[in-house]
Parts: sequence; structure tokens; C-alpha cells
Amino acid sequence: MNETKQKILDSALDLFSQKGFSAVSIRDICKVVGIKESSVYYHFKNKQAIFNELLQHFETIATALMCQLEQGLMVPLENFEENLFEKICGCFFESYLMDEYCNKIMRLLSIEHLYNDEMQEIYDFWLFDKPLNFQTKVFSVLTKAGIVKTSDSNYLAVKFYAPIFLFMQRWLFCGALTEECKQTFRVNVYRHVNHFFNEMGDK
Amino acid sequence: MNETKQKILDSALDLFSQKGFSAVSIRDICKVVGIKESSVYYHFKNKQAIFNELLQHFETIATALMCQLEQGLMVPLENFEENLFEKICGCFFESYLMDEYCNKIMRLLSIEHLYNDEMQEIYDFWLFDKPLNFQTKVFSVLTKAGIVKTSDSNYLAVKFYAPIFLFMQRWLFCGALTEECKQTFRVNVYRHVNHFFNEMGDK
Amino acid sequence: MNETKQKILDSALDLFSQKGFSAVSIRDICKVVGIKESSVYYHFKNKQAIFNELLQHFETIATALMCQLEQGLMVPLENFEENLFEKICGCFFESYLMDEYCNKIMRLLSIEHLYNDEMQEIYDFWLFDKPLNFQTKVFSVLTKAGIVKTSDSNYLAVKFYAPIFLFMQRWLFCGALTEECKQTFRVNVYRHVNHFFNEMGDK
Amino acid sequence: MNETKQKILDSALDLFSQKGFSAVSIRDICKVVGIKESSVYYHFKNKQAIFNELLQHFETIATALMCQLEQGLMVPLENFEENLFEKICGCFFESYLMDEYCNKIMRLLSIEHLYNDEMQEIYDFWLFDKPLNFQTKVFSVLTKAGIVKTSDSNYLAVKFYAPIFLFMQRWLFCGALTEECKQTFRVNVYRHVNHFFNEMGDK
DNA sequence: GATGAATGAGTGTTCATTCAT
DNA sequence: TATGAATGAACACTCATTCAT
Repeated sequence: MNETKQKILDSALDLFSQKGFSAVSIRDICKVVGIKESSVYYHFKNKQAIFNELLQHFETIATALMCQLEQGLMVPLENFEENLFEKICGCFFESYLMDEYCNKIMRLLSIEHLYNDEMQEIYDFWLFDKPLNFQTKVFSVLTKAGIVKTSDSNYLAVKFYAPIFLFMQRWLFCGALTEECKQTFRVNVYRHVNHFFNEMGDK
Repeated sequence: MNETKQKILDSALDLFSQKGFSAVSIRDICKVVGIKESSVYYHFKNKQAIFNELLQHFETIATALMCQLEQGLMVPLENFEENLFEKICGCFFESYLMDEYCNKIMRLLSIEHLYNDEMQEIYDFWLFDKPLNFQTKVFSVLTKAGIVKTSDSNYLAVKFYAPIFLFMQRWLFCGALTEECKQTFRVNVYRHVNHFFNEMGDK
Repeated sequence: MNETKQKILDSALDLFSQKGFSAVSIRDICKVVGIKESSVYYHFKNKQAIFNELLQHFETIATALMCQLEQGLMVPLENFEENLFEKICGCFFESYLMDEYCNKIMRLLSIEHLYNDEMQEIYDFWLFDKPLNFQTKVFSVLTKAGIVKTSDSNYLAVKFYAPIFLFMQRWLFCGALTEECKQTFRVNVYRHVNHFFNEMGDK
Repeated sequence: MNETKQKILDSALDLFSQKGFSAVSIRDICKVVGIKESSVYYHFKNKQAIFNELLQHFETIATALMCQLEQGLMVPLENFEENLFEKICGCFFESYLMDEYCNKIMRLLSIEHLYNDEMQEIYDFWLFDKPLNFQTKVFSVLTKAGIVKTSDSNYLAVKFYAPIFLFMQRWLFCGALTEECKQTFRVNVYRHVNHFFNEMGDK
């Protein structure tokens, strides 16, 4: 709605995700937006408030996406697998990990969580607890349906998610998020997912 | 050799690993060491030089450890597996990932690599390329020896290392490195390693 | 007349008398009034203009009160003393020193006069010159009437007013103007006034 | 000892006593001293610390003076009165109220006490409680010695101190402390003191 | 080896004010 | 009448660094 405020948020996220919160000055943001420093304080109480608004927006988006994912688990079994694959790839990879906004926030969290307990919790939630929790549920459903034999859904979730997490750190949360990076990530992830489901089918 | 210089290095690493390079001031370091700020400049050209010396020392240690690990691959096949297990656990986990010095440097790299291309390279080398490369070699040897059937050593390395990497990020590079964290990490890793080798044996 | 303007004046006086002119921001005033900062400039040219209007209003009130007091001196001698006592207490204490508006202005003057020559003059006029002048006149009348023997009306005025001034500073122009403060002030002043007139009667 | 630090203290006191603490900027002080703003922070933790050091020094001086005064009360009765007069004038007027350092601090307190509870207490102590307390003691001794007849030492103290307080506010804590101001103050006070002791002798 | 003293550049923030709407 | 938006000037304070001693 408000143009300047949005520009501030956008520029701030850009810079924060590149250098971290404290390494970016209000001056830096203003230079990009093209306003004077004092103007920032018309739109935000202080520097922290910019960060908070960015984070809050992320949590709204991410929560919505996760809801969508979880609804995928309710789908009738006959087209479960196919639907799941689509959801994980569509929702989780494309709209979440590789979405520009979410990706930048996660880079930012990657920086801040290391010296900020509050960020640590948020980071853990969105990068470890939530995804592992979801995958565990997936494997529970698959086990109940007899598609998967193993009963340790937890460990299965780790085995499934860990390589994806590694590829994320390697290709998604480093340097600029170029199309090349995304592609490398995608190739690696898809190969892993295929391998994984093939092996599962074998047993 | 020089006591004060060593104290500066130690204190700096402590603080850098907790808050990141730029968030730590010369003042902060001096407060811990118990000297005046100007004294730092007798021992180091500038703040960056402290960082460089810390990093260089790490690379010396890490290189030595990696050499030791690689030598484990030359061992005659009869006691290969047993020896390997010991090496990986002893060298890689205890002396590297959980060693106080190395751990601190890696936390520091975790912070810096996100907005510093040079650090990015170093981080990638020590946390992705080097470990994955080594594991690939291990599985190549095991394949040649007929112990492992799969021919894709690369993917095996990923499957083996990714959960360890995830546990590292989750328990080792967050908050303070308490004994509790270490223990949680150890339990998770050892369980994974056991699972992994059991499954490999099954096939 | 104008509601918003009056609210601004009231809130400003409240705040100015508590913290001094320069320590109160337009923001502070607006927060209390419930308007935006730019709106103030519709009603007043600038911050100083608010102050000026408050001061001017005070001078109108105070002048009127002082006129009333001075008229008390014209009263026929038979009920002079009784009438005087009532006037001094009613007009000077209750309607002037302890009246909410006047009290706030005088606190404000107490602050501003210390670093503002113009305020210095106004302060001196209303807190020293005017009251001492009036008391001198009172004692002149009493002397002429033979009620008082001393001829030095000036010094009598000081002896009469000084303790009142001290009590004012002690209880009226400090912290919040609570009923308790007022009462302590009243008790001390009345005791002094009684003592004073008793002693005068003795001689 | 340290020249620059002393200059900062001196200049700060000068400015604070003229405009109040918050109306004086570090820049202002530095302009007078002839140093850069950042240099101030080598000598003082922050702006408040300058104020605190000034106040503390004052309290040391003032306490010493008050001790000296109180020792005057122990003097044998024969030369009590004469000695007292000298002490009050020498110590209290010349070395305290009119001493440059003390005078400036008291002006400063006059400003700050109006919107700062801590300063309020200090102000009350040094300008009301302490002097009135001391005078009460003086009159108690004089009463015991039969020199004074009245038993209400408290009210005597007020009658003695109040005019002095009024003259202080009128001539000492306003504008610049010129020799002219001092002289006017002195004349008024000495006249009062003489009157006072004459009247006391009469009864 | 160490430090007292200083500094220039920079940081986040506040404030009175302006002006088009 | 009121406000959304902006701004220049100021503020207290921090930091890495220098240099004479």
C-alpha cells in the first residue's frame, strides 16, 4: 500500500540477507531507497522494527505454506504418493526454499541465529523441527498404508531430509541466489528423492 | 610463545565464535585479556590480522587431521572396517567437529561465510568438499573390496554425511558448546552410523 | 473557544511545568492531545508560540489578581486587618500560588528563568518585586495607622514574605502538586503568619 | 592531575550551570575545551558521568565546609557569638554560597531538581534541610546559654534563614555571578543579620 | 611491551518544521 | 482543520586505529 515503506522493507531484506542485520546501517538502506535517514523513522519505530516486520511477514507466509502441505496428508490413499511428490516439490522447494522472499529471510536467520537466542528458536523451528516433523508424519501415513515397511518414521525423515538440508546450505544459502544455484540444487535434490523412493520400493 | 599474544588470540576466538567477527570490538577483547586497546596493535597489525592468524592455525590443524584420516585408507583390508570406524569417530568427530578450537572456528566460519566470498570458499572446503570427498574415497575402497555393492560412491557419501551435517548444525553450531549438546550430537550420530552400516550389511 | 487549540495549551502546560520547555517535544504534547504533530502548526506558528500564549494568559490572570489585592488596601481602617488577612490568604495563597494554572506557570518560570534573560525578568517581577512591593505598601498603611511601630516597611515585608517564599520553594514548586504538599505548605504558612502578627502586636 | 579531564569538568560545569544538563551538548563542551567529541569518551564513560563527577566533588567540598561550621558550635561560650558570626559569614556565605564552584553546582541543582527526583533530594538536603538544621542547633545552644529567650529554635532558624534564602535566589542564582550581584547579596544579608541580632538582644 | 590520549568516520535516533493534499 | 510524508540539523555514543612516550 504505502510505497516508501515497502521499498524500505524490500531494500532492508536485500541488504540484511547479504550482510546480516547489524552490518547493515540505516544509511545503507536509505541510499538504496533514495530517502533521508530521518524518513525511515516515520515508517518504523527503529531499525529492529524493520527486522520484526520482515520476520512476521515471513512467518505468515511460511505458516500458510505449511498448512497447505499438511492438508496434502489428508488426501485419499490412491493418489497420495503422486500428490505428495507434487506438494513437496511445489510447496516446499519452489514456493518456500527457493522463493525469493523466504530464501532471503532464511539466509538472514542463518546469520542471526548464531548469536541471538530468539532467532535460534525461530531458525530451529523452520529449518529443523517443522520439516522433520512433517516428513515423520508423511512416513507414518505411508507405513500405515503398508507402502513403507520400516516402523522408525523419525529416522526415515532424517534420511530423507538431511541430504536436502545439506544441498540447501550448499547451494541456496550462499552467495547470490542465481538461477544456476537453484538449478544445481534442484538437480541434486530430485536425484536424491528418486533414489530414495526407488530404494524404498525395493524393500 | 608470547603470552599476551596468545591470550588475545584465545579471547578473540571465544568472542568471534559467539558473536561473529564484526560484532566483537577490540575493546571487548581487551576487556577479557586485561590490556588496553592500543596494546593489541603491538601484537597485530589490525583486527583482521587476529582473524587471519586464527584461521591459519585452524587450517594447519585441520590439514593434519585430514592427512591422518586419509592415511587410514591405506590400511590393509583385513582390519579396514574396524580401523575406519575408530578413525572417523576419533579423528573426525572428537578431534575435529567437537574439539574446542576447531568447533569455534567452524562456528565463526558459519557466520562469516554468509557475507564474505573468501570465507565462503574456506567454509565450503572444510564442511562440504573435504568431508564428502573423503567419504567418497572410503566407499570406493569398500566397493573395490567387495564389501559394498553400490557403485555410486558419491551418493553413498552424501547419504552417510548429510545426517551428520544436519546434527552438527542442530547441536554443535548453536548456543554454547555444552557437554549436553555434545552428548546429544554423539548419540544421534552413532545411532545413524550404526543404522547405516547395518543396512549396508543387509544388502 | 477552539477545542483542539485549548487542549494543546493545557497539555503543553502540564508537560512544560513538569519537565521544562525544551525537554518537552511536540510529539509528547501530541501524544497527550491525540493529534498528529503537523496539526499543531495549524494552531501555532511554532513551539515557542505555545509557550508565549501560556505566559500571556498567566500575566492576564495574575495582573487581575494583583489588582484585586491592591484594592484591599483602600478599605477603611476599622476592618482593614481582618479584610487583609482574608485577601492575602484567599487571593494570594489559594488563587495564585496554589491555583493549578498559576502554579504550573510558576514552576515553568522556575525552570526557564535560569537560562533565559527574558524569563528572568518575568520571574523576578512576579515572585520578588510584585509581592515584596505589595507587602511594603501594606506595612506602610499599617504604620500610618499606628498599628505598626517600625518605620522600615521594606524590611518588614522581607521578614514577612521570605518564609512564605521558602515554603513555596520547598513544598509548592517541587514534584507533583499533591493535596499533601499544599496542606504542608498551608500549615507552615499559617503558623508563620500568626506568629508574625502576634509578635507585631506585642511591641 | 590530568589536564584535559579537568578542562572538560570545568567547561561542563560552566555550561551546565548556565543552561542545565540536557541543554548542553557534548559538542558544546568540546568547542570550549578544544578537543574532538570522541575524546571526551576517553575520560568519561558518558555525559552523565561528567555530571556525577561534578556533583560528587561538590558534595565532598560541601560536607567538609559543613563539618567546619558544626565544629564552631563546640567553641566555649565566652567567644561563641563572635566566632559564630565569623564562621557563618566566612564559611557559609563566602566559601559556600558565593564560591564559584559551589555556586555553579547549586545553580545546576536549581535547574535539575525540578524534573529529577534524585536531584530534588540533593537540592533539598543542601539548600533546606542542612542549613535549617544547622541554624536550629545554633539557636538551641544560644537558648541553653540564656542568650536567647525563645524556646522555638526551629522557627527562629526559619526566620533567620528565609531572608538569606530569598536573597540567594534573587541575587546569587540568576544570570552571571558578577561582583555586583555578590555585593548586593552581601549588603542585604549583612543588614538582615544585624537587624536580627539586634532584635534578639532587645528582648 | 604497554599505554595514555586523541581522532575521523560512522551509528541509531530525535526533533521542530514544512508542505502538498 | 487535520494529516501523511519528508527532511536537515543535531545528539550521545562506538569503533578501529595512530602515535608519542
